[in-house]
Amino acid sequence: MGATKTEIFTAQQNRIALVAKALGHPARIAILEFLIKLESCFCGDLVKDIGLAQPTISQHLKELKKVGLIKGTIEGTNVCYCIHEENWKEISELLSVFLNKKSKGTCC
Amino acid sequence: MGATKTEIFTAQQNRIALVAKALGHPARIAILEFLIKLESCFCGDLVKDIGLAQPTISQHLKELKKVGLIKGTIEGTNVCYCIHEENWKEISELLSVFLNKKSKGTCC
DNA sequence: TTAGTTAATCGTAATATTGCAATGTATAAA
DNA sequence: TTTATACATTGCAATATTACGATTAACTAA
Repeated sequence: MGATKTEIFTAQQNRIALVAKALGHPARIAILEFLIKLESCFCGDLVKDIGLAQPTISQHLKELKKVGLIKGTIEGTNVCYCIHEENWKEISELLSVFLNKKSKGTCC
Repeated sequence: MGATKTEIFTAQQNRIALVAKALGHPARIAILEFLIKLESCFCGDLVKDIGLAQPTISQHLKELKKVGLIKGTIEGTNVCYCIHEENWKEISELLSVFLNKKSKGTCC
């Protein structure tokens, strides 16, 4: 097959997995860190900073936008990418809740 | 290509991405939630609970073990899988630090 | 208009992931 | 020993991801 069987999982499980998947590539982590530091929000600067080809960065930006972690605003010929603050907070919360679920103890 | 260019990223970025990637599948989220609730830690019970074939579950368990989120102990014919408490704490911390990095403000 | 700049999209190759049937391995029970 | 049970491994098909060259679209400046 190769396709994930999303139907058999809960909406929450699918959502967490989707977000985690978006964070599951070092280039996307690097992009987010760059945008957090706010060194620049232009795609061109990201291409220079990260060292992947422009279409590749563009693709990663698209992924991040799809799950809502960032937003992009057209500014003349440039596109300004920024962290989507509200969504980031919500996603951060979603993952934190999952990560802080306490195990009832170990059996091994 | 199709292979991630890990060389151009920092060890931290790669580590975060690897962990996130392991969390990037609903079956693996479901497995972890099951183990956290500790309804059972046997592979066979996971197969029944989740609804994927036994080899598929086994593969997901292997992934989770590889990044250190769980550990498995052989107990007779069964294998007992558990959350790896120390690693879980460390990973949780790693992601939390990343998620709580505050943006210096938005420009768009 | 023309030329230059920025970034998205298309097309494609290389590689990775997901899922499962079949099979293998190890322990336990008869 | 034989049989059953639990799980790992292998091998394979379907699909997804990663990366980039070439091209396109949209705006700006001359």
